[in-house]
Amino acid sequence: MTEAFEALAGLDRLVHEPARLALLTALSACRSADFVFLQRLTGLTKGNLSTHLSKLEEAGLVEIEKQFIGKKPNTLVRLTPEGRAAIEQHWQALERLHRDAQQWQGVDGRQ
Amino acid sequence: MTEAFEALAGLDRLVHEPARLALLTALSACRSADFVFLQRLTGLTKGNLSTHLSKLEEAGLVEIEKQFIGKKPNTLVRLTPEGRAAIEQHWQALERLHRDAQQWQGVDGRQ
DNA sequence: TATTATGGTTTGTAACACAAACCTATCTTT
DNA sequence: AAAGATAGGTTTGTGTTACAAACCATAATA
Repeated sequence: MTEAFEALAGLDRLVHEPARLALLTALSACRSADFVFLQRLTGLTKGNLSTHLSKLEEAGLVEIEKQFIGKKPNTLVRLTPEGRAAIEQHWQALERLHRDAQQWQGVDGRQ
Repeated sequence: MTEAFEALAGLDRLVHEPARLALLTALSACRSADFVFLQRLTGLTKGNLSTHLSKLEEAGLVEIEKQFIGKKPNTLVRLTPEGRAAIEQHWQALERLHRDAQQWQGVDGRQ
């Protein structure tokens, strides 16, 4: 019953941080997405989107591919298999915590 | 469709932080809980539990009542109405994001 | 009377999230 | 052709903060 709470208290901040949770969740439903699309989706500034993506790339959770489309630079982002596993597990941990707590109604926690 | 993502990117860090999310979620299912109980539940150190609780108290999300039981000090923690609202809304925002993303399978986000 | 345990709080520091500044290339206007 | 403006990003500066470790007070125990 309580393992879910310990697990949560130790959640991976890299994934849990709001902006990155939004990014990874969006990417988990897309084949791929580009920089501008992600910026509009999340409302992040370019600067912060850039650093969040770099961090996810360093951690091996996303792949970033830079190309030109016509004369414009274009940054394409895709989840890696590890990234997909990480975001799925994260949501499972969150759901488990929430579900476990529900079943608890009225407990009095003293000791 | 995308509002949930913008909302998520702007989630309240005070509530979202893993340890505090666990604490608030636990408290939302308990009448009340004491320091030692919460420490065992979350696996946090005393020091960090103490500072997280202080932060939640300052923000008005929990009430803290210090008393003695026999000869031992005892710190009792309870969610305030605002705290209850905050954690419920937070879970709703998370669930909404997750649900919205699911419906999206296969979209190709470029532009 | 040390020493250990219990129940906490305070402090020092390294990480980090954001805003703002910057960069490079291409259109557009004058 | 020079000067903005726009697009698509990256780098930097700084205040916040989460954690570990040190600390404190009291009460049992050896």
